[in-house]
Amino acid sequence: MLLTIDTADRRAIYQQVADGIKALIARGDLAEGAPLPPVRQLAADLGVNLNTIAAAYRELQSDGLITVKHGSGAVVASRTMERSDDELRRTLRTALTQLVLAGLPKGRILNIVSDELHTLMKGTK
Amino acid sequence: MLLTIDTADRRAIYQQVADGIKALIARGDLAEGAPLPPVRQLAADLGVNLNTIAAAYRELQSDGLITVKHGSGAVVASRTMERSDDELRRTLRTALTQLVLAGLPKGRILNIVSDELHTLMKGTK
Amino acid sequence: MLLTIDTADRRAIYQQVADGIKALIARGDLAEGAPLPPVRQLAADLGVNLNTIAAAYRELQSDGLITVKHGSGAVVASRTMERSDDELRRTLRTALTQLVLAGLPKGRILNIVSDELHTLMKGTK
Amino acid sequence: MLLTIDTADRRAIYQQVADGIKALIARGDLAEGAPLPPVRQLAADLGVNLNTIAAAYRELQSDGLITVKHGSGAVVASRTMERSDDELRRTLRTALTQLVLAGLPKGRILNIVSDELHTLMKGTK
DNA sequence: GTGGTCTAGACCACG
DNA sequence: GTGGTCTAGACCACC
Repeated sequence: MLLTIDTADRRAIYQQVADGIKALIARGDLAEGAPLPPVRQLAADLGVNLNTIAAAYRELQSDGLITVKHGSGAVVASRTMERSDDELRRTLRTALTQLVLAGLPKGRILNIVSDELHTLMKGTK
Repeated sequence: MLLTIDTADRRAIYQQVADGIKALIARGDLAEGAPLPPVRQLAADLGVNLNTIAAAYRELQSDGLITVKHGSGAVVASRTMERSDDELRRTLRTALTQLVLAGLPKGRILNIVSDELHTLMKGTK
Repeated sequence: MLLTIDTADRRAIYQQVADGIKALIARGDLAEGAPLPPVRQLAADLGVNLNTIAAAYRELQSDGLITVKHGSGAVVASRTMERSDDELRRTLRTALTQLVLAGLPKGRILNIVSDELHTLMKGTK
Repeated sequence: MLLTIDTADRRAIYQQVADGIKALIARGDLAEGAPLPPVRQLAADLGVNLNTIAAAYRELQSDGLITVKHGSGAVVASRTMERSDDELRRTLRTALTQLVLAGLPKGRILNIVSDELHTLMKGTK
């Protein structure tokens, strides 16, 4: 699944998992209709509790990205997620502020953005 | 101070304050050596708990961006913050994933990045 | 059979099937003594797992609405189901709460109730 | 809080709690801005686990009925909840089917509906 | 086999 | 003092 959790990361574990899967969906590594790994299996693979993964799947479900069926499992439902323009701008601004304060020059930041965007959108068209 | 808190924002209040001040520092609106408002005053202005502002200042201090002296208040100590490349990339990727999943086309995303970056770096050179 | 399953429905599939058949019985579309489709056939028609239909029939049986004989299939046994007044009220209240919170005015709710009731009781006399 | 949980009820405990609070909100017993009891207190009052109540609050939050603030608590945010017409009709039909199959005559059902609706909407205008 | 619910209890984050 | 997260482990519901 190409997912890792990092204890140094300030985000909650379930959030890292949810964000990681969102990236996989954006990239198309998880296409619409693709099954997600069973909660228990992913929990075992990542060495975390079952409920932690369940929380991640719950977030993905409430974002409309996956559908979870009781006896079957979870599958990717959509590659689109609702977010207001305001929130998107705010999110981006907060992230960019980190890079600017880290001292990266504008050109370098644009390079990284371009690079990440390329990876994230490789499956978009 | 041009700081606002938004109850619709998913971030914690102290985080909104800290992030807001970071943006002000990045933009140069708060230059090196500039004094930050007293905790009590900012708390009153924003209508939040005093401890909330204290938590924000604590984060800024641990990031090395401000120094807090008892009695004389807080001042901007630096416009640079340590962050590993990994962490920066991760932060940016997580933010960009939101925009991509929201369905924004690449060109639009680059426009927003460029726009935000312009605002954030206006005081850099 | 006029039964459909809807993946957007929050209810479990077996529950949708059981509820759907209950509505057919209430309406008289399935009269007392009428045979239900064989489990295998209904499963095939709806494109769901055989056990799912079996679970639905099991609920109908435990409600006393059908009898299942090995070899001869299931038939409608009764058009009456035991339910305590408390439970009925609770069920109705929970449903009505949804409509009220959805912002429907009283008149509109009464119209829908009347409409649905008319359909459900058309075979009652 | 006028909330009770019933082990005979087929709904999950957290669902009973969520539904109960929804009814209180619809009735206006919990007005907009009113604080909900702390998770731990309600858990103790009802004799269930803290996480069970947290799950109920999470549902109310995702329905947009309450907002939960980290160090403060939960307050009623709105008395309106989004639901599609289809879903509302389906919900009502399923509930009414129970009453019809329980053998209640039309007049009696309308009486109960009217009664419940009166209670639920007492705080609407 | 799948996910869902619930418990008990610990620890952290927020205001 | 508030809610959030995480764990370990049990049992249930669904397909």
